[in-house]
Amino acid sequence: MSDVLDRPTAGATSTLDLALRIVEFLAYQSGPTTLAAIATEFGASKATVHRHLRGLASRGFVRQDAATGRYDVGVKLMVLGEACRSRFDIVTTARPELIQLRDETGQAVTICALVDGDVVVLELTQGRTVIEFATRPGTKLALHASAHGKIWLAFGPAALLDAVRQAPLPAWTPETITDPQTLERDVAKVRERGWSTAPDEVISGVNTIAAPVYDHQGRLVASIAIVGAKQFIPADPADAQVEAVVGTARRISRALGWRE
Amino acid sequence: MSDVLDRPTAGATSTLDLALRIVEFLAYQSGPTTLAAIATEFGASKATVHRHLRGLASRGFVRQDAATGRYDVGVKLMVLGEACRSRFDIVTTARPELIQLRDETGQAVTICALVDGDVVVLELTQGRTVIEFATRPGTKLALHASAHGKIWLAFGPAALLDAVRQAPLPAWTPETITDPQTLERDVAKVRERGWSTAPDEVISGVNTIAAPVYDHQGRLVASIAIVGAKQFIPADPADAQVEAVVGTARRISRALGWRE
DNA sequence: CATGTCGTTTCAAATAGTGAAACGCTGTTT
DNA sequence: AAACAGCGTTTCACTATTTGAAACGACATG
Repeated sequence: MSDVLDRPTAGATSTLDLALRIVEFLAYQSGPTTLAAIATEFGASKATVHRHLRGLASRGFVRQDAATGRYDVGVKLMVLGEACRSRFDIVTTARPELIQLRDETGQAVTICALVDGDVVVLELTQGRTVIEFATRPGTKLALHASAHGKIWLAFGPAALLDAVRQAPLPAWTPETITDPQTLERDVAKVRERGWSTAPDEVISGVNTIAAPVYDHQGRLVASIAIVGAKQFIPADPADAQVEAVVGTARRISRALGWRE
Repeated sequence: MSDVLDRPTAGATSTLDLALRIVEFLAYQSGPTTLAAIATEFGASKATVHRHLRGLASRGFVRQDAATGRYDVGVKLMVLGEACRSRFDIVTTARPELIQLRDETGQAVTICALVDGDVVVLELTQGRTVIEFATRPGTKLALHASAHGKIWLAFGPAALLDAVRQAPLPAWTPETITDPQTLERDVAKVRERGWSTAPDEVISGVNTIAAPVYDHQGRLVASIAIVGAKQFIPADPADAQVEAVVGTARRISRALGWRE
């Protein structure tokens, strides 16, 4: 899923914005990337990209592979990410509750937030069975195709649903909802019952149960979920599993100052 | 320790460079910071800082506290840091060995790298006793006052030792080496025996034993260390402890393709 | 009420950034 | 071996962006 979204942003300077998008693009590549490919991706000249890469490299955000000349993300992102990790209430406040949810259900537990228009995995607590894809921290999840995404469509800013309405809904698996009206009905159901599920929609054979986390002002600030194979989390989930997720989400919300 | 180093960097554009330094500065603050304080810190105008903050905020690298108007680091750093974590061989390759070292010695274990001129903690494996300060990932360590720093002075680029020679050596504790000639002798000793120690130099009552990690080209790419109270790691460390650290560093180096 | 400091905005002036084009290098193809 | 393609790097005339002094309204403080 490419994130090279050249969308206009209020007050952003084009020079800085391009540089930030370049470093983010590199962070999501699987290996070093040629400067020419970066230039093509962003529709910028090689000279401009080269200048940005030098600037980013001088501060450690980017590095150049000496053998191939290709560019890669630098360690500074990881370092700064660690340096500021404790600054995010959601993650530190939620962690004990998420570990308890994992212990109670045995499934992998994830917490997501809306970051720059995307629903992103902030932290993963591994379950008995290891699920890597789509749960690794940093991963962006499709709004229409994931349980987390549906929570955000149901309880998040209205602009999210508006944006999804206007875009095609790509299929990740044969079960992914791609019809806008089916998605609207599903989102309405999520809103009604307070939790979401997405059996087979991201990965075949895998299901997720997600619930919303609110802050002291009643705003959706995160979503949490258990993730596991369908044999452990059936398409029609057990009440106990749903209650475990919803209950944990409520406790985290209360810890953040939320009042029902 | 302020890192607002306005040092000239080859090929860096000043606009981008200032913005990167601002986000890094925010990452190391303990809470939201006023725009005016940021402007003062970097000697830039409030209008310029405002523009950069808006640009950084539009991509999630910075956020503004709605109640106070102050600026804080955004979750995007943490997210991207996680997204690219697996891309750093050193950390993933070293992890099993570091866990084993921790199990063998019982002490906290850290791995550091040189990032943008600083020795920075990349990862921490907690020991039996918890030591937080100066070992949290993202923390920058003084070259002259830490065991990790001395490894880099002894085995890293000569420019590091040159830079330290030209700067005053601030004292962190009464035991910190502040005399340049004493430091040179200490670094020479580190080079000779292949490991370093720094009892009481960073924190009183705490000691560290560090050793170098080389890559397939024989370059220093990281340093690893055990950290603990002096009652567990005496100023004159036990041979077994030294051998455990040095041995682990060698195994990690070999895993990275190093040949003695 | 006066004062100080904040974040935000404006816009003339200044400066930085842009990108077409060229270059040398390297790997691939013929 | 020669030709070709694509790479990263550099140049510099031109363009566009960025800069920052100044002003503003909001808010906290004395």
